[in-house]
Amino acid sequence: MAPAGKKVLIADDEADILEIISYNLQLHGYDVITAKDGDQALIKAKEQKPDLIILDIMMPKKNGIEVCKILRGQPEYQKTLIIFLTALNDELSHVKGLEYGADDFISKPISPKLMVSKVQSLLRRTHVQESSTSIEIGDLRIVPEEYMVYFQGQPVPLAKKEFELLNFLASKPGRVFLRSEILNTIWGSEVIVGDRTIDVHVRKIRQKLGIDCITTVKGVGYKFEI
Amino acid sequence: MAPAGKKVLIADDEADILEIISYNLQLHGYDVITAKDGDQALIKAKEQKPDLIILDIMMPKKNGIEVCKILRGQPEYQKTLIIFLTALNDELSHVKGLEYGADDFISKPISPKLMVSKVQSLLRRTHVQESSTSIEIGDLRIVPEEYMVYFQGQPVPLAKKEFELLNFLASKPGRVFLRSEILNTIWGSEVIVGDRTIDVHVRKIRQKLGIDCITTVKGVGYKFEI
DNA sequence: ACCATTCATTACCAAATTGTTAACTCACCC
DNA sequence: GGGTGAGTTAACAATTTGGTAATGAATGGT
Repeated sequence: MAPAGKKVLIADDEADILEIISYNLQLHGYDVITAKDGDQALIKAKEQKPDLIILDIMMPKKNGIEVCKILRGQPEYQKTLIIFLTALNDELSHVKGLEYGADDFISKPISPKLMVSKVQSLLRRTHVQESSTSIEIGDLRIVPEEYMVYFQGQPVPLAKKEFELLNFLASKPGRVFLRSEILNTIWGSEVIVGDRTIDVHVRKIRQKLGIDCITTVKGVGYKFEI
Repeated sequence: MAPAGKKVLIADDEADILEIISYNLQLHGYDVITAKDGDQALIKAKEQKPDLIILDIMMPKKNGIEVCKILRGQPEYQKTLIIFLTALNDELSHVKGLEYGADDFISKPISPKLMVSKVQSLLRRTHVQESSTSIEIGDLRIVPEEYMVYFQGQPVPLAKKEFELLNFLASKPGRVFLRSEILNTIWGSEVIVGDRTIDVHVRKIRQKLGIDCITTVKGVGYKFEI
């Protein structure tokens, strides 16, 4: 369930709240990390780089708003989603939270259902498809919106990774992409895959397209070329 | 950004809330009208015919639910989108709101981000429906006014969700819709449904239509294709 | 010509993703 | 109440995919 492996960090000093939230989020397939005070929250955020952070306003060491303020000050956390846990009718926290870019609020006492649905809808929103433009070179047409490639008008079904790889290489025809660039872009920096993986995917693309539009540059990488 | 010139009416007795919401919506290109009680909301709604109305439940003169009830009683407001502002966990208001056809709820304290995104997604949704006045592709005819699909002239009865899903996918044939896009559009952001739900509905559509006009794009989503 | 690298190719396996069926819940209607 | 159908969920089957290992071919330097 849910876009697999999304990490959620929860910071609260009350153990039972931590447990309730963890349990419910894990039930829905999220990767949950917990912290019991502000300092720990900051450390774990740095370590794990969660996609979403739930911060209790009232915490020892550093309160939720301070944590949020510190995180938002760093560029890598600009896009991280942050939800505050507030006491009911705590207008002041509400206002301060907004200043530092909270994405949502949840009031205690917590309804697990509401909680999960807020987490889900926030994480889902980031997934809206960017309007990417289609590429057309020679007989080849790459349409990201359709996840489809046409060669001489005929559709050629490619698998997800194959399509992403071709689309990436074709985004700058003629330019050589290093193997490391390809790995970082298509596979992401966290995933570790063997060296032959790119080769195999390149081969599959060549095979399915029937033409050799991907040129090997030995010792360097690959480039797209008609 | 937003579909130009969409009018939003906001009714709330708290001046600062009115201001926060107005400001954020105007920032996103919406035309904002405000009202500070129920009676004023009704008057301004009649004058300006907004596309979307945000109603606080607790207001002087007439409360949000009464306003909604009156509006929904008049044919010209059947399609107007209505969002309620509720106190958190106010289940009763939720239930009553639903009875009178609320399109969404927002709990106080308000997160401007969430607010804007809900307004956007609601207005976007109707935009899709408006533009899809009867789609005709190959042997297939999709008529939203009748909630009915015809295959080779023969009517094929689809359930509500099935129809909405098919209509949504067919609104842009060939384009792949992410599972998250589908969930946001057909199910809305507040609902929690499992991962297999979309699949099952797709299956039912395929089964009832007898043709495979919905193509699976593994790891991405679904697309409509003859 | 020989060797060391690097890449191509193939076949295969494990994991991820989706298809399918049946059962369950919840309104609604008679 | 009992029956019906829509919507959802759960469990399992089927399929696709991504990744790897093994082997062979090409390349480039000496």
